[in-house]
Amino acid sequence: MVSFGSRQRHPDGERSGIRAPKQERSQRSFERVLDTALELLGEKGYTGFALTQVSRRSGVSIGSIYNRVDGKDDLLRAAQERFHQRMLEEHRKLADPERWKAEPLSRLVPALIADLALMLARNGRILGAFQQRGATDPEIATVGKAGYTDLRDRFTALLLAHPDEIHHPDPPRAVSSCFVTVYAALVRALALDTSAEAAEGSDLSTLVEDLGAMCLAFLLHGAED
Amino acid sequence: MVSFGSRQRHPDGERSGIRAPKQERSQRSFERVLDTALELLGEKGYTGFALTQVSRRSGVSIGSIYNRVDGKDDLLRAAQERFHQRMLEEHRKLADPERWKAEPLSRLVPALIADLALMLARNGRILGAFQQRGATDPEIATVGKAGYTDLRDRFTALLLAHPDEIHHPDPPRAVSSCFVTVYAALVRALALDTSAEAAEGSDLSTLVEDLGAMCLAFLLHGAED
Amino acid sequence: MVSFGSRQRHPDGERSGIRAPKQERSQRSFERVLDTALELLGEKGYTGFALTQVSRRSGVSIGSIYNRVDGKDDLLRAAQERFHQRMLEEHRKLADPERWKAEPLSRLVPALIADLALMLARNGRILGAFQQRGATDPEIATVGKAGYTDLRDRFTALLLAHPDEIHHPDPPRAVSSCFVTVYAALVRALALDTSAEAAEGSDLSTLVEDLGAMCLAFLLHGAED
Amino acid sequence: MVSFGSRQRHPDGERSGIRAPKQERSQRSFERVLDTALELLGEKGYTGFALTQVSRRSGVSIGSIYNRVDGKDDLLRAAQERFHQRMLEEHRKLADPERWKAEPLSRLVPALIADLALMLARNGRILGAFQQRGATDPEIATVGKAGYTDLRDRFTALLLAHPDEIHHPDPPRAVSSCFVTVYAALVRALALDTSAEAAEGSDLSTLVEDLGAMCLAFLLHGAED
DNA sequence: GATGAATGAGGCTTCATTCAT
DNA sequence: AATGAATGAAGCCTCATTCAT
Repeated sequence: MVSFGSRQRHPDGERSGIRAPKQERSQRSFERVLDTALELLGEKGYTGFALTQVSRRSGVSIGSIYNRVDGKDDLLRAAQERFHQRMLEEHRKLADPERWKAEPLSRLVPALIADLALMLARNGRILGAFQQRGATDPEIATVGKAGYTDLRDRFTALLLAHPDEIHHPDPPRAVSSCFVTVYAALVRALALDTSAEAAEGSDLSTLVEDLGAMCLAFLLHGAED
Repeated sequence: MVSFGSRQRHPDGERSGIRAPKQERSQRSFERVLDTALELLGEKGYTGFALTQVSRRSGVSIGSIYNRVDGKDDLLRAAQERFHQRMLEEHRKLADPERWKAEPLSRLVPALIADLALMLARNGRILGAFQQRGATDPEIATVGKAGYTDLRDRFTALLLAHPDEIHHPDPPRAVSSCFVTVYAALVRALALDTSAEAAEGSDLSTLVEDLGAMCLAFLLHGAED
Repeated sequence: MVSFGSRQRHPDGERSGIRAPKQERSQRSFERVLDTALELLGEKGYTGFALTQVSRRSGVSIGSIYNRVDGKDDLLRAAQERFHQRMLEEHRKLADPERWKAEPLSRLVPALIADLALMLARNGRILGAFQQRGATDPEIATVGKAGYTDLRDRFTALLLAHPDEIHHPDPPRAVSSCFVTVYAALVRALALDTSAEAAEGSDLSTLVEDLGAMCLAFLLHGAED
Repeated sequence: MVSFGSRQRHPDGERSGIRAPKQERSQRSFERVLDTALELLGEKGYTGFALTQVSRRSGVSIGSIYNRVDGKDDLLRAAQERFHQRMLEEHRKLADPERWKAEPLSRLVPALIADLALMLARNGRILGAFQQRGATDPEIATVGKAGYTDLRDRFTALLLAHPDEIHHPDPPRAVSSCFVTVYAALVRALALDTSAEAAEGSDLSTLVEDLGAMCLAFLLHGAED
């Protein structure tokens, strides 16, 4: 398990990011805090995320939260770490080589994209909140990027397992560009879906389909003209 | 050209959107306010956008701002309108048919995408801020969507002017999906660029190139497998 | 006609209460201001009475208002004077001796009270606003009292015109107490009528009836026992 | 005795009326807040009642006030409840049956009115402030009415304990009208007393005397003629 | 350690008043 | 004179953070 300690900036103890939770009970109540924080982020986004709410909803006093964490920003970072662990697990399941190994690219790609869309639909709000915060807080940005990179690497690995089907001259790069594009398109579509902007006929399923086709066309036919 | 007046919903008085600035000096100072607002949105996103900041930085008193606008939300909408007009102009220049008419798809697509990237690099932060706000304020969302739609329509029109080069069975849909995807990928890449997350070798120019190739592959070879 | 000049505290001109309106047109527009002020007081009471509203609704600029008047308080005083004149007229009509001379006390008293109730129903909100303000502004209080006194004197004169029916040992005092009491009871009942508190069966007409009976009993049977 | 807790509408948390002050010190400082609020209401009426003033004068920070109360209106309601309890106590003392049982109507009525005048002199300003606010805030109106009703019921009960002395055909109604009238007349006279308007010889004691006589005449001689 | 009351900076808004045009 | 834009004091409210218990 990845330890929280990785966030501590002053290993000597004084003013480190998170104080180690010494007792069982306190350990659990702090986890409740982190879960509540993620819940709130998912419901209201970064704006509207307030410590008082976290305290009230988690049933843990503000003082106790401050005993574990250096303030709002730091709580956010701690919550992100918890979230990050969960996402790594999601990535593992999503991109499990066992699960996909039998599929040819033409089936793998669309199916993978569809699954990715589902996963993003589940976690998009929270990801969005962290990304928003990442614009200001570099630590958040770093962890966010690490999650993104992890997913990208798993995704590309799956595709690169079919080298003979890929006619693009630079498979790693092509596969990476596919991921970047698909991910961005899905995140945006899902975000708009949530907001009022949606409506229209900007069907998510149409997009998912076309993303698959686009990637396949790119991989199978390369960048020839 | 759409005038500011279009936002006034109750021209009879009492609580209209923007009050018309009758005097020239005032006209200019309110423009300074709007520009400052856009500046702040570009720098700090919607969070961190505060009337007090706008007032301080623009040198216009809070009271004066309230003489023109009904509050924070309304100021945002007014700023968005100004921005929207600018964007329409940018769109016109970017997708001017004259400029592109001689080009075959294979040169049009990459070049257009590159130009789009430049334009988004200039305006992405502000667009992001409005999009974030649009999640809550439907008026913002509507105008935001109008800008997006305008750009999409111009982009797709340019591509659809080459029907014989497009082998995809449903050209309008294909072309639209290309736009959706390219736009999302660029916005995301630029947003991350700005944030600390960037660095790495996640070359923007590589992405631009691949987006072009991907779209071409999709349009030229259709969705065959 | 009572002139506005009576309010001027510095007869030399400088900073007098109201500046004389020299021109026809300006005269009329200032009257519009005063009427608007009274309208607003009637609608929203003293709280919620704002110069900006008066300006907007009357169509006279804030600057022009300030040319005639020293500020909000002073505008209120000017409006009160206009209102005061109107009330004097109302009093004259209400307590016109011609109108009531044929009536015996037993019919005069109830009918007069009923008419008084009607008049207060028409003007109560504005009277209330001035009374509220009078708690702070002595000039307002003085004029308010003058109006009250005028009405009282007319009311009592009517009753005292029937000396032989009044058995109370001190008719002027008795008649005055009747007025004080009736006026207070009506004002209060009407005010509560307006507010949410009303409801119940605290019938206004019952009260009017009983006030009449009470006064009659008091006047006819004196303070014997 | 009715406890403060009766105002809490959502005991489950989120946005209840008053948050229970768990610690003793805090309990006391919140009481200081409420007393200061009543003080200010008594001095300046509802207009001029400002949270900033309450905070400054009570020495309790704005934030602390907000820890107990949901805002200005809610503070007012809390203060009213405190005041209401005090008034109920006053009513009990004023209209204690033990105290008055030996008196015939002819002594009871004037003495009761005189005592009522004293009580209103102590509390009139505050009552007036709440009544003003009650025009807008129904909760304030309800509690205000409850206090009024309590007093009326005690007052009328005392008088109705002398049925054989009352010759009015409808004793309950007559007695109620007496109360309504006396209360209104006293409140008004006291309010004017406070304001600058007073002066003159509008003797309060004269009024008190005549109110007594008036009621007696009404009750003893009924609405004959 | 845990608690939650207390604090106050900072944001939004209203409105009386001033003053350049 | 008339206009109405500009100003800023003053009020309300939120929420991160501190600290006595």
